[in-house]
Amino acid sequence: MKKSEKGLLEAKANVLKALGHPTRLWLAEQLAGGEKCVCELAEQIDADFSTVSKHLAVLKQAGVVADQKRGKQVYYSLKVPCILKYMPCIETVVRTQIEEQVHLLRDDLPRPLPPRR
Amino acid sequence: MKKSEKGLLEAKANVLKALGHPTRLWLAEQLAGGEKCVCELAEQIDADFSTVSKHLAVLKQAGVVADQKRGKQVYYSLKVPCILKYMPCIETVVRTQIEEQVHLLRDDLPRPLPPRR
DNA sequence: GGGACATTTGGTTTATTTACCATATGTCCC
DNA sequence: GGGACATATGGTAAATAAACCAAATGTCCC
Repeated sequence: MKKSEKGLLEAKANVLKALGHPTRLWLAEQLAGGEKCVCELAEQIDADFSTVSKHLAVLKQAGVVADQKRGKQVYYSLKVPCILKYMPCIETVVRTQIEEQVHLLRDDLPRPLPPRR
Repeated sequence: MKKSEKGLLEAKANVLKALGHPTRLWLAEQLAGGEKCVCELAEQIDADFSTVSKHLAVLKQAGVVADQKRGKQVYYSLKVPCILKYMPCIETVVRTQIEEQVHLLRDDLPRPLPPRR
């Protein structure tokens, strides 16, 4: 593999990794409806203020969100909204996975005997 | 947030996290062209055999790939190919990010003086 | 059964990530 | 300048992930 390809691969993985945390994914989804300040985001979620700030910093470093300071507040917004268009596909993955696990349960586990007549 | 929403969020983040590692993303991309055995994948990349196997296990656990044993070999394939359709968007994120950094360099760093006449 | 091969699993060490707390920075308004 | 507010940053402990090696498993063929 060429060095440039490797670099691109790492950069792409970095974006996916940034989204690969429940809190950060939630933050990104919140921003789908338009920019929000840190305060709005932090108060909706059960986490320390500084934790939210750090998660936003991770998203920013990955290029997923942009920040803009206005007055006392900092507003974050999605920089490349197409990112969320992907979610239905991710949900398909999740759904498929869950269905398979259900099948596993159904097929492999001993079930109670049917009632005797 | 409801418990079910939280669970879905975690599952989605888990899928993204699985793809958020250069080696695993590379593996997924390799499988875009159809199933491959572990040996084919491992020999192309500079990593221990067992490392590749473990990365594939992560992808499998997340529901991204499926495995099928045939003879001595295990073949992996993409379970939900739409996942890779997302890459152009991710690349946009990366490209945008790099461009901004270039601008930063251009605007903020001292440049050599123009040649004197 | 035994040997060769493909893959997985277990164990260990090291690096990275996370959450929380305390403290710093920057902005507004008096 | 000083106080109140919004956010970021630094430090630290605990949890998680990564790579590598060695050993186990499963399959084929003799």
